[in-house]
Amino acid sequence: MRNPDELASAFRAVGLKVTPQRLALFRLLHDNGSHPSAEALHLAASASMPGISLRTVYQTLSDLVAMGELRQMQLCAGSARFDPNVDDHHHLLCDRCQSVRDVYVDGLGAVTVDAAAFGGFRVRATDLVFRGLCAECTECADGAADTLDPSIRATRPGSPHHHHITTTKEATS
Amino acid sequence: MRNPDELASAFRAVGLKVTPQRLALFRLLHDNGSHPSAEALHLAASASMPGISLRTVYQTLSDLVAMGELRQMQLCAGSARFDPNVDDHHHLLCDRCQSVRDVYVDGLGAVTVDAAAFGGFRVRATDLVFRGLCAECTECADGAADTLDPSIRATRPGSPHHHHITTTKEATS
DNA sequence: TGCGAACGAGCAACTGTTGCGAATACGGTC
DNA sequence: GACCGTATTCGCAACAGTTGCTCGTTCGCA
Repeated sequence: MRNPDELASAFRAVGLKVTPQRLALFRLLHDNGSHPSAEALHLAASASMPGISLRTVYQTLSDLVAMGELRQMQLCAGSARFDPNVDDHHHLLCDRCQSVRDVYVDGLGAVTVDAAAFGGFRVRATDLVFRGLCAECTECADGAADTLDPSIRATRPGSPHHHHITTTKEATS
Repeated sequence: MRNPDELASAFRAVGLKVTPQRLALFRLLHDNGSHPSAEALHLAASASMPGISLRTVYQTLSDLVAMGELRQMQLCAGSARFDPNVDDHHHLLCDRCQSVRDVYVDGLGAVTVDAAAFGGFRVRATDLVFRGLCAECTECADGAADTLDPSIRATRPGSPHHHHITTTKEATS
């Protein structure tokens, strides 16, 4: 998403007002790669903006999403996560600590075309989520990978092939 | 997932009991391609099992998921959806009516990965969701495809059309 | 500086899900 | 077929995340 100043202008341009609360959130979100929940943002915002209401956080996030400056996603049960990176990218989700990382995946194009062929379904967006254990959790769990309850089981990882994948972020959010 | 009889045996084998409520749910889930929510299943179950508790539905679904007979997923805000098809497959999600269809995607191997490329992230599962408009909704929306506001509100009930989702299922669930 | 519209805070309401406890039913055994 | 121990059902309360509502406040254009 754009920087706080640009967002302020954008807000005014649509008739939305720019308040200290909103500015605080703009700043917190700018270049934030942690995919925070509303609650997490509220907590963080409370530092610079004591007394800010959770309600206000939800409101502002909702505005940002509506303006296309923020991406909202429901990666798992529980709270929604927000991603200021609105580029075309995908996610790594840790089953243990719920951390999320952006990942840039090439080669989905062919897959998308194929899927579009399915019974007239018109694909608007393609979400790809890799679930597993992040590096930190892999260390901690250390050989005890099965302490992790496979409660919400998803697709088994197919045959491991490798191709163009970048975890680095070439574009600014 | 396996058929009701097999599930009954499987349940007994782990020390779980087989009750009429559970059997009703086994039957409802078997070969069910509609990716129902707990609530939807409760509603359906109430037909053959009047008075069945929503609590029991959740309990049984949870057992099935733990046993790997059922897949639970959080495709969007709102309730979890359950998929008796535990094969390796992916999903088409209609943004408008929230219907879900299974889709078998080839060529994902080209995208699936070994841990190294993810900086130590160990991939356990790969979830691919195509979001867009199903054939029925494309028809209904007809040219007015943009009546669908691409905004936030992931799960506004709106007025979902209730069409039957015929699962393209080449494999046994 | 003034005014009207937009906003923020706080709380209630709402949805989806889970915890708890008492009564009940399954199912192995006699 | 009856018995008994234990899992199960059910209803309700509790809980988390999110949204609706309302009133006093603030922004921002003039």
